[in-house]
Amino acid sequence: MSADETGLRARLVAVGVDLVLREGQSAVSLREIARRAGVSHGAPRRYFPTHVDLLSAIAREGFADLTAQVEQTMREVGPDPRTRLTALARTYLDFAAAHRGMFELMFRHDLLDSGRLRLRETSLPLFAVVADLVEQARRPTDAPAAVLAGALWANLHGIAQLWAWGSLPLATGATDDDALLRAALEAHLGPTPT
Amino acid sequence: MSADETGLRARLVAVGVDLVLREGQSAVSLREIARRAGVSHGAPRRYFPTHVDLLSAIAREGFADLTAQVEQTMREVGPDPRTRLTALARTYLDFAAAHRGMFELMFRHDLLDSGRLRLRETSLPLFAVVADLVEQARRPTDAPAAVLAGALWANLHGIAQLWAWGSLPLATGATDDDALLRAALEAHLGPTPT
DNA sequence: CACCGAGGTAGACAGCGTCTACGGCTGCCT
DNA sequence: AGGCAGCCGTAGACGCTGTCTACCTCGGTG
Repeated sequence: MSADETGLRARLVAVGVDLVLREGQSAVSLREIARRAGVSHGAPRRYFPTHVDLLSAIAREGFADLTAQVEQTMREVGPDPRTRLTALARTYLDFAAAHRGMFELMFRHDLLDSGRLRLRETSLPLFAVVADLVEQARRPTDAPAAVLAGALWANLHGIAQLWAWGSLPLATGATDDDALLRAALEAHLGPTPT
Repeated sequence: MSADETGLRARLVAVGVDLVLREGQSAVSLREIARRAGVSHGAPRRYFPTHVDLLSAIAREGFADLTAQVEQTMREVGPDPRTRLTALARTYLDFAAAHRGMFELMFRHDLLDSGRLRLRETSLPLFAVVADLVEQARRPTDAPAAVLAGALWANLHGIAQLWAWGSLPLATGATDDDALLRAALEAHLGPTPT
């Protein structure tokens, strides 16, 4: 009757997502998920032949969540590309901070099946949004849009990463990532208009 | 007689470094290192009570190597801060590419004892060098030096990270990270003087 | 000479991912 | 209605891991 009466496959992923959000990537073992799902340790194997397969499914859920949040943000914010990029960046950083375990998992390519699975296809649209906005916000003297977008994306990701594990405040003395984010945006897109 | 006749402690670290360089972070188990060092699986425990302790010692070696390479570069390059920063960045990216497994380990804070050990103290001087150079290269209108340096560092790290696992070429179509690096430097430090 | 402690050995334990043989249930076909 | 096949989950085994503990074996000192 309840929602988790649906197939074991979905239940396993749901339990895994919950687990990674709550306790971090290292807690997400096949056996632990099986335990919390109330099935035997061998049960997941029918749907996820290897650990990697299950982790990938969980990470995909994370990408879907992130994408959804970005889309939500894009719906709420005005048409100016610069403003939209700022809002997108904020959303990205907020996601990393709020779902640290999931964020970590999402970019642990050694744990994920980034090859044959549709994982990269799940993160690419997100980059496409950035690239598109960058294209619009780009100044004539800037690097090509693809390069500029890549650099900005890398900057964003680096901030999220370093921030997540507390390296940055220690080095910069900053108490929040906002200054860094603004600096990055201004660096790549030029000074804020006004 | 040979160098590895010295204490087991040093030999274990050396074997670990070799192993992580050769086979990546996931291959570095206590037992495997012990095996390759020709001792029983319990032997490392005398010097490294836990796995984390050994991994931290290995990562510290990695930081020392990176620092040494950066210092070497700093010795070879001219006095212009902008040029020095560019060279430093190149060295950083080259290190990440050439020692991927080690680079990965160095920033796996979940595997490392980033707290009580001297690990962070090992990476901080490096940031200090960046901060110093940024201070010199900084334009008046730029963000405060600490923030600017943090943003640039994050950008550099993000490029290294994304590049290392092949996310960037796929998204940007770039065939090397040079364009990205140049874009990042120009973004944070202004257009190249001629 | 006896001793003692540093340093390495070896066995045990629980946990992990993976593999395989097995059981029960469902639904279809004759 | 009877029998059979296939899906789905169980349960035990294997080899691996990190950690703990009891032991043994030296070399140097009292």
